[in-house]
Amino acid sequence: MSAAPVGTREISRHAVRAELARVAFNRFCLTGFDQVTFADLSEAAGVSRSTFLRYFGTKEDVVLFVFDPVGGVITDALDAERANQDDWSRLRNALESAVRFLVGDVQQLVTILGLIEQTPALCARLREKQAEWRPEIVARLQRTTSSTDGPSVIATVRVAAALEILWIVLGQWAASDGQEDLGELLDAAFAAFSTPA
Amino acid sequence: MSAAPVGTREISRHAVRAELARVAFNRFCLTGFDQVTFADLSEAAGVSRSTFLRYFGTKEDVVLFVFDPVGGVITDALDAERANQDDWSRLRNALESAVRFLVGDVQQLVTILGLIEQTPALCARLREKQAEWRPEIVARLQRTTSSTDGPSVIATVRVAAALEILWIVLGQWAASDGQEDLGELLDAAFAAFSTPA
DNA sequence: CTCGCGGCTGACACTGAGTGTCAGATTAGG
DNA sequence: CCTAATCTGACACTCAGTGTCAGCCGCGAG
Repeated sequence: MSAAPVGTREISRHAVRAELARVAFNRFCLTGFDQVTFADLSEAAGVSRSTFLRYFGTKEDVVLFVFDPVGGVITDALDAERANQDDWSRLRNALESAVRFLVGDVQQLVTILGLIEQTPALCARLREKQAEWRPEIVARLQRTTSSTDGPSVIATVRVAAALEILWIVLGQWAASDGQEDLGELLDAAFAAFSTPA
Repeated sequence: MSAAPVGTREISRHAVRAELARVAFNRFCLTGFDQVTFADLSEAAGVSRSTFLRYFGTKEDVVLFVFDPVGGVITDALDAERANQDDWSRLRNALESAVRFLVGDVQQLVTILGLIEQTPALCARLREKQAEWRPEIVARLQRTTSSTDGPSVIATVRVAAALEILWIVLGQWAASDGQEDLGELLDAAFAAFSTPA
């Protein structure tokens, strides 16, 4: 899932990254994403602008890098499942793995989702990440069901729909301050494909 | 659908905009979207950088403004339909209206889609537009079916899925140089929700 | 015809994101 | 302890996007 962080250097880098993100996140919530500049962030974190930019290529990544492992979580979950289920069940369970991974600190996630929702640039970048995950997820979904002749439109559509559900459900959940049960929300969302109406 | 262009000023502005976009589009296809600057575009079009920027707020809009009416087309189509159909049929037909609107010049659309596909910034911005359309589409879909207590998760998921289908189908169609039949492609995509597997 | 008025244009200045370079400090590892 | 790789801050640069300002052009009123 994550690359082996066996080097001293890697550990240090990872820790610094986390600290910079923590400081920056407070600023974003306080002032608003667009109003904060890299100069502000680097000053607040006590490093130079150059250094800050070296840890995060873009301002969006300062917030969204926490979602990077989600693609891997989903593909791994798809592989680990019993293959004798239908596509929708497998996708639903894979998404449940994803939300379980994300819900470490409930309050933290709610805040991040709120910040994302009210910042178009963050929404856009998040959707971009999602689009990067899609081909691999489609491949894993198909590997066990049908066969090997390129991604089928059916599978692509199902994966795209499932990923849409992920954000819709997370948005709904964040709107309730993390009160609602994510499993039930997933079920309610997937009902869109089984209810006749 | 489109605002009344009754002023001579509006007509002029619209025409200039189209011409600027035409010139710019050639540059993008020739050199690549990211490699072309506003300075290049304005020089090629024979206007100042300031003027060019006044016609298009962002570089992405130079390419994507042609998609602006699509949201309206979809909502209008949804309204115009007989309401005694199921959600999927209504969405499928609305999407067919959208693609009929887009397929004016086949070669033009194929080229644009190719440019978008290989330019992450354009993909991102297009998805942003799509997200703007969604709430209104959800409202129109629900107005006739169920009732009035806020957007249901079911409807939201279905609309999101349908919009995903739009781009998946257009991508597929562009990959075949506009040979495949868009109606059949839509049917094949929507089959993802009716096929049991 | 001409005068003024509103909008369009180009020139310019400015902020901020993101890239690249370079010299010096730091640290890993032999 | 020594060396080589890496990290850091400082700086310069390009380009997107915003805002301002003065001049121009067309258009209607007098």
